[in-house]
Amino acid sequence: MQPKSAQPSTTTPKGGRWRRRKHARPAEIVAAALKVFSERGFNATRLDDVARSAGVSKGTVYLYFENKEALFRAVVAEEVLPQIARVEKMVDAYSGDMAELLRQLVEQWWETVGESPLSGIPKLMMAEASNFPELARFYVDNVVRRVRRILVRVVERGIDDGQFRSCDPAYVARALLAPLVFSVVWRRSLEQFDSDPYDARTFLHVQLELTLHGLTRTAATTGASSDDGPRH
Amino acid sequence: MQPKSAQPSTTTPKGGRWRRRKHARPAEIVAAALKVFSERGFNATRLDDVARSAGVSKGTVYLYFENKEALFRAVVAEEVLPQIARVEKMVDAYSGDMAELLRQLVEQWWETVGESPLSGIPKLMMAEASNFPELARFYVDNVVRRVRRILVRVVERGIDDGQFRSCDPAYVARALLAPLVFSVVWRRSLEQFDSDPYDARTFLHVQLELTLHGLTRTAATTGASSDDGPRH
Amino acid sequence: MQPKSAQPSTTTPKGGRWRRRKHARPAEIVAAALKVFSERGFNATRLDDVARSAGVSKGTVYLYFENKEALFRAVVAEEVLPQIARVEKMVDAYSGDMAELLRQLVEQWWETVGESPLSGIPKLMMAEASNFPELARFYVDNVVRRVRRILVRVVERGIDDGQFRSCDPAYVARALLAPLVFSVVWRRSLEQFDSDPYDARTFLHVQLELTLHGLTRTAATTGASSDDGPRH
Amino acid sequence: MQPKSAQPSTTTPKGGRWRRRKHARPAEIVAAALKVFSERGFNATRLDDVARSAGVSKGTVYLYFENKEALFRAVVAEEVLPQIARVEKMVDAYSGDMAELLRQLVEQWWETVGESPLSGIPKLMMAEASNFPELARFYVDNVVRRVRRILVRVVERGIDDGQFRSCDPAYVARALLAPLVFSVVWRRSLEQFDSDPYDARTFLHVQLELTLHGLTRTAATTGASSDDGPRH
DNA sequence: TATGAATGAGACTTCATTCAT
DNA sequence: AATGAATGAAGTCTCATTCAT
Repeated sequence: MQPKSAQPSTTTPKGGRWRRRKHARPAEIVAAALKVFSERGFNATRLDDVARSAGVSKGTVYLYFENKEALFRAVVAEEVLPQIARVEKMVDAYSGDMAELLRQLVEQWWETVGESPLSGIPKLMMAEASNFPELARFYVDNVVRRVRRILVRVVERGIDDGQFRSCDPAYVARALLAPLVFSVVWRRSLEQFDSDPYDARTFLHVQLELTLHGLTRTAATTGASSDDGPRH
Repeated sequence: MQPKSAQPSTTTPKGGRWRRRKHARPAEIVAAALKVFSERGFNATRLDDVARSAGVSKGTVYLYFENKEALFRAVVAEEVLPQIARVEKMVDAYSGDMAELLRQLVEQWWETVGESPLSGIPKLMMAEASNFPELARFYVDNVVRRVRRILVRVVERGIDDGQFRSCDPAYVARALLAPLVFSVVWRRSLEQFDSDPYDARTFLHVQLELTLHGLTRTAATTGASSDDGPRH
Repeated sequence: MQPKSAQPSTTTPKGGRWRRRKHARPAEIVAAALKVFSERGFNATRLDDVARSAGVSKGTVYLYFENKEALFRAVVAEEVLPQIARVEKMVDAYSGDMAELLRQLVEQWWETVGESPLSGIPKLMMAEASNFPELARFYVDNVVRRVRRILVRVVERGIDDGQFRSCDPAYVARALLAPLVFSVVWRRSLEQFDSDPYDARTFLHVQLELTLHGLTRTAATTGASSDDGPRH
Repeated sequence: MQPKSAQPSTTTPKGGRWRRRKHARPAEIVAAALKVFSERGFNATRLDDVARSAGVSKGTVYLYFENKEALFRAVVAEEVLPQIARVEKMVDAYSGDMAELLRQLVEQWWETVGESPLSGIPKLMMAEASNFPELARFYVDNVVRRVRRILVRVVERGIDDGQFRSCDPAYVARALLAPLVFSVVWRRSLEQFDSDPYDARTFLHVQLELTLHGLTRTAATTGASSDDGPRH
């Protein structure tokens, strides 16, 4: 799907009727929709804007997507799932220091999600979850929990290796994931209105190092660990 | 929350007879609006629902608020600002262990924000920021940065006390704040679609203890600390 | 409902916002809708035209009717059912010559239906039946079959009296009803394009007298009657 | 039906190579259109469905018909006119009992119209007359009145033969035609929602026999006949 | 001759906002 | 102060029609 959009001009701006691009169209529209949806949210997004941004007319959108909601679903499904699969594979294949793996994952996160239009999706899902329960459920099951499972595995491996101290991997995984999510939501929402100096990568690394520090087994580490597990 | 409406009442344009009724109205509407806005988002919120939920007619809302956006602004300003002031005072008055203070703040956060309708506001602001730049700016300046400043102060005091090791307080403050924000956004969005067991308080404490662990000065802690500072 | 529309002015034409007429409105809109629907059919009817014709704005229609289809249903239900009940009562109360009763019914039909906007409804139902199966079923059960039952009774009484000769009342009732329906459908459709001289009343009476003639028991009438019953 | 398209083909604007294909197309499309139009009505008919049903693409329809309305006109003209001509010829050639001729015409009507897609056309014309005045006029002049004239002639011949008693042939012709039209309109509209037992042929014959009975000259027939003539 | 992707006018419907009462 | 009937701008979606291929 992506290859087609590599053709001459992704967005042919000007009235008229140009060469058919049946195959490229859906992907182009989804990409445009991702951009507009994540800037404005579902409701505030005008189909007209998506269409214009994709270089087609309003009617064309309806040629490929049943309605606005279906387009929204397509954005989430088609843009995100491949990324998840990629990360799963990468983590499975990795052998080595788990702390280092986490550092790499953070770095990758920012490169492939944080700085790409993909960062709009978590923001979007959180903003619209209650308006699209079906989609929310799908997203939680196929994205959030899958990512969580990856991180749980990493933490468990770290514990098994003796690198991390004993803890509840489920909550530690959440503690690792939360800042990642937060960073993109922040970037897509209030960051631009904040005059304090801020660098997302720095933030992510400070967060990670603090957490890793708290997680790493040291000679001195014994007493506090018992606090970390959840009570319930 | 109601006491605030006993103030000169910024939003009540006309004088009136029946004190109680008169003064209660705007606050009642704002409270109802908070509930509905945070459940459905700005766009999906119908003024009719807000009115009904406040027990008044739609026309009455316009008696006190210029339009939907003004109501939205009022919700943010009137529900949040007093909370911030309260926390500022409390932190200023506190003397003692900073780690302990942070634990208390987390606990309070969940009690007064996480479990109250107030939790809708951060969610709302993140979802709607780009649709309401003015409001976003106001929120960042009068809420986010003020809270951040409180946390920066706490971290600085911890460093001064020798309890925390040397670090960049600005990023550590962000690292402390992010999970708080994330927890309420999560609660208001995808949490209900997640079947994995989860307890927000546990999550917040695990997060905090990991961070405190990474932050606390120990005999063994020397090398890693140099990594924590931001490069930029 | 009708009484309200007898107020000062049924259609207040001119922009602005006039005195509330909550009670009259629905009936006014239904009346306007009947007119437009029966002229143009359901699909070709523009809600705008109905609204304008009722002297209100488009939005007002939606204040009283959920959507176009609900308005359509209201037109059928509210305009027709009372008429049916009226006729049932009248026929039950009648005692006397059945042929004469039929002549009266034909006369009444033309006066209260044929020459009134009500004549649009049979036309409408026949045109739109397949697009509104629910409504069609309702109409058949609550209008058509009820009317048929009335006529069946009349025919049966005529046979019992010895005035009519033996026949299948069900089909004779249909034979009596068909021209009534046809006359209004014709009037609402092709009649205006027909240059041949035509008077509906005359048509109905010729039809009726021919049928009555065929139906009436005479000395000479014996042989043919056996053909009239349905085979199946 | 197809033979007609072997005519000069009024609707084929351009010359072509492949005889059969070429000449068959318009007729195939018209036949498909008849089916869809009479099932759904003019407005609810999608050109896409007509095209698919004819086994061609939407664009192809526009090759042969200027627009939707032109297609509608073609359906009426090409499917109906030949039938009229056929009946005219048949009646002209007939010599014998007029009552018997009418019985044959009724039988033929049901076979060639009632049970074929052609039955959709009267229904269609009545439903859409006011939306297509031109077409309505054409239909009345070229179909309705022509059929009426045939029936007038039959009645007149019956009177001349001394078989029918004296009457106004114009109205009697209408009395004979109305049930025919009604029967197909009914079949295409409300019949399927009616649970009462019904057989169209029976209905038509009962109608006809009643009318013939009223029309036939008998020894006893003298008094009532004076009522049957139209006054105007 | 035939296709079907693309268009855009136009319809229904919603709902913030107004204002006579 | 309060109401709620009425409005109309604006948005989603449909589908007849066009035209490059």
